[in-house]
Amino acid sequence: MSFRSAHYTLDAMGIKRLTKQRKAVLEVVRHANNHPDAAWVYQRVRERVPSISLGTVYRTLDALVDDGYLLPLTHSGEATRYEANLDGHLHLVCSKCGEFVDISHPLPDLLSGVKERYPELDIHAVQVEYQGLCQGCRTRLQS
Amino acid sequence: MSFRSAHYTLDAMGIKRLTKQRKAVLEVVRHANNHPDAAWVYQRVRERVPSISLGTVYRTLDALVDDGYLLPLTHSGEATRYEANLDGHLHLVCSKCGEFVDISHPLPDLLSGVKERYPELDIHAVQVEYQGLCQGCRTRLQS
DNA sequence: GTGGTTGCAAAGGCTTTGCAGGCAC
DNA sequence: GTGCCTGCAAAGCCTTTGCAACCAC
Repeated sequence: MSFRSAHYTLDAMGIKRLTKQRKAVLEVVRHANNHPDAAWVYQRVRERVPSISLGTVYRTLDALVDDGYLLPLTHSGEATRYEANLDGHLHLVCSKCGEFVDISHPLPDLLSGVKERYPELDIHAVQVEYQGLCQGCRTRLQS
Repeated sequence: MSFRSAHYTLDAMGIKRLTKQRKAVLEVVRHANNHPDAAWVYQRVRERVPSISLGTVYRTLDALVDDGYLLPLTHSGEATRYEANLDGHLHLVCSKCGEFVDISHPLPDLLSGVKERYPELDIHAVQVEYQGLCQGCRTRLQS
């Protein structure tokens, strides 16, 4: 599932009017299994709605982030990518090519201890990011 | 300490020539206890070397990142900040104001399990980032 | 003297924004 | 009909880069 619940509804996303542009952006992001950036989404959406503008894509993605349906992934000097799979927040960021590789691994509870120690903060979530080399870059550097 | 070792030397940082510009950037970053971005470093360095350019600041910071003396912190739509304290990599990123708050808390071993499970990756490090509200924004939103 | 480094300014890339027209409701 | 949404284009911002002059070694 791309979204929080299997029963999400398009119009429950803080979006007032359900235009064909937004429908298309939502569908594209929902079915993306990579970590697309705005330009990638834009390209894909144009196959359906050729007249859509990049600005509209950005506005829609921003709305989805604000409402918690997408997680923005930022990396030094690169375009923001969007993560639609909110179930597990584990990534390897390749220090060579910048790719985000999904990692699925059970994590210990990282929240409650910190919450107890920092009661003055309002901690919502925790994100874990691994740094290293993806498989491609690793073998490329070894050969 | 800002750097890996108390005995680091300036000329051991992959920097060939130790100019006054680089000395100044290194000193400013070393003594910064916030998470400064390039513009902040630039301002501070100009107090010492008024003729320095922003480009030189960026180049020096990039070199420090490449050599592992600084960790870049990126956040959607904001300038890259630099972390000089490499001992613990824990932050809270405030979802309201974007501030990076340092958190010190012992972490369980998050590396070995994932390394075992993904032998095809070359994992160097792991970074943990908390998301929520900093103290200031929390009280501001409650009042 | 040599070649790494600087300052300057321009360019680059990503993202946001103002506005008039359009369309979902 | 109302007001949110769109497309367009320009602007904004952060960052990188080309180049001639400079200076640490």
